[in-house]
Amino acid sequence: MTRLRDVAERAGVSVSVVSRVLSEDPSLRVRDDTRARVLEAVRDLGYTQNHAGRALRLRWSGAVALLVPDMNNAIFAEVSRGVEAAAAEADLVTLLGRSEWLDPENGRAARLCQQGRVDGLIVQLRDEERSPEILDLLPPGVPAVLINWHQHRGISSVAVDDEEAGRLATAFLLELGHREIGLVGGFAQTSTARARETGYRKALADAGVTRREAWTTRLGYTPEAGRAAFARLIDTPPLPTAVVVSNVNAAAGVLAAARDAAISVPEQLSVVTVHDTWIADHTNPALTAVRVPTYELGAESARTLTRVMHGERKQHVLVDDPPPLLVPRGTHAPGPHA
Amino acid sequence: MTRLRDVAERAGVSVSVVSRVLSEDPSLRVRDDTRARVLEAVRDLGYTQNHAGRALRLRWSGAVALLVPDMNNAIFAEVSRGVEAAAAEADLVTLLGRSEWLDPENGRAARLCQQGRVDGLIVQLRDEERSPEILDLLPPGVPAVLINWHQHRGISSVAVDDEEAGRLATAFLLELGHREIGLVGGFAQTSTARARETGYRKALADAGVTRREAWTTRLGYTPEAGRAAFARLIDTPPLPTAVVVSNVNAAAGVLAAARDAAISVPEQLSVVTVHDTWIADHTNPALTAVRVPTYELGAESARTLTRVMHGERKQHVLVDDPPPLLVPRGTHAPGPHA
DNA sequence: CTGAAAGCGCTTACAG
DNA sequence: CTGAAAGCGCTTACAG
Repeated sequence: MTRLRDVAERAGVSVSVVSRVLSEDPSLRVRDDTRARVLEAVRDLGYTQNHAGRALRLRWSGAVALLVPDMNNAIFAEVSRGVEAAAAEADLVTLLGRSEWLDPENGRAARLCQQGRVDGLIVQLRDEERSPEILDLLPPGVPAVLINWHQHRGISSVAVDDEEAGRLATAFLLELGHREIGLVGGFAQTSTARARETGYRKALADAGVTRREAWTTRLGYTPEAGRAAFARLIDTPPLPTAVVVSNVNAAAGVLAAARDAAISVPEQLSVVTVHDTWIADHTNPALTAVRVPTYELGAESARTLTRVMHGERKQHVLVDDPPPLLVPRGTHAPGPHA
Repeated sequence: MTRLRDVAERAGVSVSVVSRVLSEDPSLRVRDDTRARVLEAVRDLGYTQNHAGRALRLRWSGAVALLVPDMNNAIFAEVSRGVEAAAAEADLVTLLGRSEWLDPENGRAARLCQQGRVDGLIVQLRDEERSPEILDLLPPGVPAVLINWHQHRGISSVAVDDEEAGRLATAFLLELGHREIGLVGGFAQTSTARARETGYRKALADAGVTRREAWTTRLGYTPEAGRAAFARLIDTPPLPTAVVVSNVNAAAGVLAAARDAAISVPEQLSVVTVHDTWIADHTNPALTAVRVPTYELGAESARTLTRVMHGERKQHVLVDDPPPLLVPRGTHAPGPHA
């Protein structure tokens, strides 16, 4: 490996000059031919800065960690693409980690920060997590941003417009002539589940339609949760004519359970889901979905984190560009009041 | 942040002792009470080693980069879980990157290595990649392992038993009474596509069934490729009674195209795919699939990389535990020769 | 059994 | 316009 010193020797200058030329220090005055000699030596030797030396001196790692419950989930995979791209834009490298690293019994997240391996954290909590309080266990002063969470006091957060997504899905079904509309929701303690449910309720209220509590379930965002939610609906007749599902993975479960129960979608039950991952286009029938800007959510979370790392105070960002968009496919049909 | 020096002062010893106690240097003799004092000081101060200092001194970063074409693909997501877990086991942190970083125009992968930010690379090439030659552009001596590739000369590789997966899928259809069996394959230049096709051909040959070239397509591993492959099949009648699909994402495309063409699966066409990601369980009908150990592939690639980093010479690993397993679901039916 | 010292590669006041 | 020197936090021969 070639060091700064090797470059300096070849160019016949001191290491200070080389370092300053390379960092493009604006306060630096050098003769043009000196600078040229330095650059030439850098090129000839194929010099690259050693990261550890730089990090040690600058007390900064140039890395952030992205903590997700499960990369094997199209939503988080999409978020991670956005994080990675925006982080790279800011010359930050992204470390891949799991939400469980935050657990005190695990401690990996705290260690990573204390060791100075990462300068900040982007966190997606597991849905079954009690609450964002888990972040209070990190060493104080660690820059962190929570994604898919709205407005938690101590910490920055970035989320999409989940309320609007819930509202849009519901309004679409109302316009189609449905009035008996259920909600297959996420866990009540998660911020996104509450927001999507609020949107659903508001849309019903705006249309003067009364909500039936038995048609609302809050079992989570997995295919299994979707199956369980469907089972519960079918156990407490009458069945609604349509459901809003808060998550596309759960929606896939609803579809599978409906098929098993010989309830045909969309003839007997319309389904509109939040989140338009590619799975939505590959169920049968293909899912009518509300697309939310997942990639942008990831990108914005990385940008927010860099701001926090640069000392800006905590902030709550709502990513609403592009806004939630209804993508009609095959799981909706006109309702009885059309 | 507390430094080694702070611990040393509090314990009333020199930094050397603290460092050696912490690294559990076996050649070290210390009095038990000295060691106890050191450990107590570490605990009291909440000391953690600074990573940059350590990395600079040891000339080692403790990180590996995983380069994949697209995290938004259940197969790579599963692989990444395995990589991350096995890397963590070896006290290595995993950096998330994209295969395009290898491109000379991009250069990020080379830079990461030269900077000493990562000690090695785990690479999944894009399918449209010309060949593994792209790795020759890395700085010489960079430890790297190619995943989902069999036996490339210059570089270590780890793969699953793709030939057996192809054979198993085909044999299953033959036993069901099919003899007109097509192959929806991957690009011919990829190692996995060739291996799966070899397995398919051998199974046919073993059963004394003649292969029809028009029933073999090699368009890739995406849903779009699956759709295109199906279109081609239907354009050149007769249709086979069954197809082996080399990839689950392509299989989802085949199913969607069959639906659009009103060809019913499995009544008119049986489909068996390689790769059992969760999507296989959520198409309609659910896909009969050959499960290959994707997570283990990731884990083994991290282990192989650590071996290479420790100086072992290049190796080609076949991950065959657990072996490919046929998971029967809803896309197969008895064939005309049953 | 323990400590003083060199050095990993870098940046940045400071001096000239 | 350029250089000598200190120091970021660590490990490890070497000395005693």
